[in-house]
This record gives sequence, C-alpha cells and structure tokens, in this order.
Amino acid sequence: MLRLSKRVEYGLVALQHLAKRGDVATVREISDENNISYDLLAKIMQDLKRDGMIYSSQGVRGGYALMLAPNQIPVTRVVDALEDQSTITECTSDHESCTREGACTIQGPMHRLQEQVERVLNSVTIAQLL
Amino acid sequence: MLRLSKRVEYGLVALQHLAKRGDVATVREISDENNISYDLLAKIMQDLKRDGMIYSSQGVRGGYALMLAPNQIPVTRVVDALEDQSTITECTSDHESCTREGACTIQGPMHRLQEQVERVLNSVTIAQLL
DNA sequence: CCCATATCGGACTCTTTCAGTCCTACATAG
DNA sequence: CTATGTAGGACTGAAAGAGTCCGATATGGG
Ligand code: SF4
Ligand code: SF4
Repeated sequence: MLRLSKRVEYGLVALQHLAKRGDVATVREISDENNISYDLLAKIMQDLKRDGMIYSSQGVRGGYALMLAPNQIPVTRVVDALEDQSTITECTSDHESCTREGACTIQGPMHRLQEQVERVLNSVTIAQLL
Repeated sequence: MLRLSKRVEYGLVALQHLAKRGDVATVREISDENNISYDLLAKIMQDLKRDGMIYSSQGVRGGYALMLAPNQIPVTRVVDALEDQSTITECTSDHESCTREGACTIQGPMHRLQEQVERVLNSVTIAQLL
C-alpha cells in the first residue's frame, strides 16, 4: 500500500499541536480543534507517551506535553512508535521475516531502498510541520 | 502501513528476470524459478502489460518481454502500475480525496514528503536490480 | 485442421489490517 | 469527594491483501 496510517497522520497533527502550544494540552482539546475522533486519538497519545517523546499528567488540569524539542522528533520516530509494520518490506524489518528470504533476488536492492526512505523520513521533524 | 505490496515485489522480481533474460519468458518459467504463485504472478504480468512496460505474445512459444530498456523503468512506474494506493496519504493522490482536507494542518508537509519519496523511488530502476 | 501452450480476465475465498467505538479502572487538583 | 483527566483492554465493521479457480481466447506447429 505504501501509505501512512491515519494513526501516524493524527499523531503528527497532535505533536504539531503540542509544539505550537508549548504547554500541556488535553486529548479533548486536540481532538476538538482538529476534528479527530477522541477515542482514537487517546490511544495514539498513549502510544506516543510509551515511546517517551511526550509525557502525561493525569487528573484535573492534566494532559500531554512534549518531552523533546520539536526539531528533535523526526517523522521516523513517530512512525515507529505508532506503526507495527514501518518498513518497505518484511525482510528489511528486524522483528519480522519473510518465507522467501534466501530465494529472493531483490533483497539487496530493497535494503538500499529502505535506507533511502528512512533518510527522507529522518530529515523531516515536527519543527518542519510548523 | 508504509509497506510495498507483494504484488510490487513480485513484479520487480519478474521484471528483473525479464531483464536478465533479454528474451521472451513465460509466466510459468518466472514463477517456477522464483517460487512465486503462478496464478498470482499471471495477474501481475497482465497489469504490467496494460501499463505498457512489457508486451505479450499469446499461444505456443509466447510469453512476456520488456518493451523498454531496464534503466528506463523506474520503481515508481512499477508501483503505480500494480498498486491502487501508491501515495503516502490520500490527499497527495490525484484520484482520491480525504474528508479532512481543508481542516488538516499537515497537508503541506505531507505533499513535500510525498515528493521526496517519489524522488527516491524514481532514482531506482530495474537496471539497478541486476 | 487440431491440439498443446500461452495469455486474458472475472469471480471468489480467506486472512489480516485499519479505523473507530465502548466501557471500566485509576490518578489527582481543588 | 468529585469533576476532570489519562490508562488500557475488548470489540466491531469495513477494507485491503494474498492467493485460488475456472472458463475464454489466441497461436504456432504437426
Ligand atoms: S525477501 Fe523478497 S519477498 Fe521477502 S520481503 Fe524481502 S523482498 Fe519481499
Ligand atoms: S488531508 Fe490530512 S488527514 Fe487527510 S490525507 Fe491529507 S494529511 Fe491525511
């Protein structure tokens, strides 16, 4: 499919929101202002927190905020945090394996492609989304 | 998901095979030598033909062969021929549209990302797979 | 003229992934 | 102690992916 999941898109929007805000923001605030499903975004935020790029505080006046500077968060990291299958093929992933491996004649080129795609995704950070 | 479909991978393998051969090859030959499902590959070859990068001859001693030089077939073209959704997001596709368009705050950056990914996929051709 | 060999193309199944929802539990400031 | 948050599991429905099956059509060679 070669397509980013909605989870990643929403994650990027949310991180952009946090970056613009500079302060703690609630899921409700982000989901309302950006027309994103509250429940869905709530899950995404939890995943982003698990990764460590944002932190959370529970209870009244709680919410989420960035842990890092916007230019310290490349898109790659967001993709990795929100997507299980973030590689161009199975064989270029380290937690997957393809049954065709060994017989396949395009593994080399695929690895090289993967590298280049990662380079692109690494060169863009949340700071570029502002 | 950000992953190439098996259809694309098999298509690349088949094109690589045709390039190495330089002559007409049957689907059976390609599927056998590369451990790819015959039926599945047959469909893929039809799509590649429809695109115009290969031609076919039916009947006895028939098969498929390249229409273009290997370095004239970039990966992008193969992806476009074999995959409906070949873009990073819906809004960067020209035959799709996203309901969030207009409200979305990351459309610009996504378009720029799309361009860069295309540049990468365009820089690699079948000639690089040999 | 026939037949073996190919491509052509539609329909179909099974599995996985995706997007989104729902509901309960837990933490905490005021 | 309560309103306002996050935490997290389970669940649904729709869509995409991979692969199969079968009948039709074209064609070179005996
Ligand atoms: S080994 Fe070949 S078929 Fe398997 S994932 Fe890598 S490229 Fe794709
Ligand atoms: S408009 Fe926003 S949400 Fe819709 S596809 Fe483009 S980036 Fe994704």
